[in-house]
Amino acid sequence: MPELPEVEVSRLGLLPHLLQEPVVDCLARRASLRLPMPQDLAARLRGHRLAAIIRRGKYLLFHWPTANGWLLLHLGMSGSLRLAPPGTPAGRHDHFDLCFPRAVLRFKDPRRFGLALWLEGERPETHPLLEHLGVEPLSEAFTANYLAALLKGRMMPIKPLLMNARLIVGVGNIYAAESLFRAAVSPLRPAAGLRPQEIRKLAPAIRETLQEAIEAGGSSVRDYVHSDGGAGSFQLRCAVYGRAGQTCPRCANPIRQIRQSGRSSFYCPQCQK
DNA sequence: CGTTACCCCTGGAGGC
DNA sequence: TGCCTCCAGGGGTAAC
Repeated sequence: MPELPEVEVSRLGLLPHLLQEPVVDCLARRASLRLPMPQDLAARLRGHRLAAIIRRGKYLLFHWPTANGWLLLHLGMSGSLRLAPPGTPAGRHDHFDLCFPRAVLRFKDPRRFGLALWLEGERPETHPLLEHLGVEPLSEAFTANYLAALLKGRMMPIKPLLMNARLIVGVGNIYAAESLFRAAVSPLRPAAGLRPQEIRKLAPAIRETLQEAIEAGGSSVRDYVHSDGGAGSFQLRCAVYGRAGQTCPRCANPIRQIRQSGRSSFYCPQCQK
């Protein structure tokens, strides 16, 4: 569910409410999600003020320098964060609460593919889950030349390659499809076969697709909820994702759905070569 | 090393 | 209404 834009929108939504607020309590309602959840965070964090929330790929990192560590969250396929008034009863899939004086940060994740981990120390980027992550597509480092270097020698189709977090972070199934449509490149093309001109088009297409989704407040197909509890924005309409059989917004021919690396891909065979 | 298959889990949609 | 099958935004690991 959440790709980079949704995670970033959650982060931006939480910041003004939680920054510099002291932790009042912390509650893990189950032993583990994808990995065991920290059960001792209340004792560790109580009274400490949240100093920062940063994003790396689809991960969120909450920093408490005075407690010498970071809380690492990943929303998996179905995770969401919201702020609720203190005392709000928890639902069936509300697995984790971080309580502040005026709000409870609540982590809901029906499928439980997400995770919450405590990372001790000052260098979370050295954690095994983070140390092999690829380039941030919204950073200045992500240029057409950099993308060209990533594609070099790789026979894998371009679409699953874009979703490989060891190469580029944050691009999931929706935004890989939408970026390729914007760049007019077929998801089936072997990565190494893209021409320089196409790579020069694809790199900004990825950046713009993600940036516009962030500005639209994150897209939502099914159950995304804004971090402030409001309904997820549907402002960003997909051109191809989830639109099998419907008309291409550019040429009006039908959108085709195929399967790549176990995931659905959507594209316009007319516009994307 | 590159690439694929499978697994974790719940819930919604659609067929019968 | 119920029961069944399939599908879903992620990503780690094992296997080829």
